[in-house]
Amino acid sequence: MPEGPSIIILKEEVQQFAGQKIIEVDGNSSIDIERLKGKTILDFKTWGKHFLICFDDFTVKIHLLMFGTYRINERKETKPRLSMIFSNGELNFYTCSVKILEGDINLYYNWSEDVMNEKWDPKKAKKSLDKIPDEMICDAILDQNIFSGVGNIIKNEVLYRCKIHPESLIGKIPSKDLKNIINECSIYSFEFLDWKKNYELKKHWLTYTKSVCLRCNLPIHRKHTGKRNRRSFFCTNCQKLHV
DNA sequence: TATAATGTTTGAAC
DNA sequence: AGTTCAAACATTAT
Repeated sequence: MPEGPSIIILKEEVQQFAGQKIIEVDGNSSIDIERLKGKTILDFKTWGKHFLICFDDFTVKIHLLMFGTYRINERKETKPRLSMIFSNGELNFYTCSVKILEGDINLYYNWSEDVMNEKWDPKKAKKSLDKIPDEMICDAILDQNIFSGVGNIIKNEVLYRCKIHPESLIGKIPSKDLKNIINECSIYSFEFLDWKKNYELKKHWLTYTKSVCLRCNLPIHRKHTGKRNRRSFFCTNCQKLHV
C-alpha cells in the first residue's frame, strides 16, 4: 500500500488526535500496547514509510509494509493490530508492524535521509551513493537509509524521468545524472503526494505497469532487477545503461 | 483460482 | 564474521 507520500497523508488525516488522550487501547499486536492506555499523544511524525506516534517517554513506530491499512473513525471487519480510542474518535491499524522505540525519537532517526522531510539533504545522499559504486541504481534508490520513503513506484518513475537504466552501476553514472536522480526522488515524491490526494496517481504513471514507452513508442521492458529483485519497468531506448 | 503486488525483518546457510 | 537469500508476514485485485 504505502510509499512515503501515503504516510504523509496518513499523518495529515490523524491530526485531529494530536494532543488527545488514549482512553482505550486494543489490538492483536504482540507488543505491550496496554502501555498506551491513558497516555497523551504529543505528536505524529513520519520518517519515510515509518509512521510515528510520539509520547513523552517513548514512540510507537508503525510500518504498513505491503498490505497495511488504517481506518479513522471506522472499523474493518477484522480485528485491528492496534486500535486507539479517544474522546473525539478512534484510530485503527490493520496488518502492520508495531514497535516501541524507547526515549528520544531523534536518537533513532536521521531526518536528513527522508526525501520528504524539511531536513532532507541531497548532498548526504550523493556521498552515500559515492560509497557504493558497484551497486545498481535500482537497488540504491530503494535503500531507506539513503532515500527514506522512496518505494518501487517512485523508483521506476524517477529512473524513467532521468533517462537512466535501472541496472546501471552507480560508479558509472555521470555525476550530473546522479544528482538529477537524487533531486527527482524528492521532487517526484511531492508530486506523488499531490496526485494521490487528488485520486489521480495512476494517471500520471509514465512507465510503472506500462507496456509502451510514451517517448518513443517502443516496448517497455519488465524485469526483476538488482539484488532486491524488485520489478522494474524501463525503456532500453530512452534510458541509458551505464556499466 | 493461482498469482503477484507500492515492503521489511529474520535467521539459516554459506 | 560477513554476506546472501529464502521464508515469513498478510491482503486484495486481477
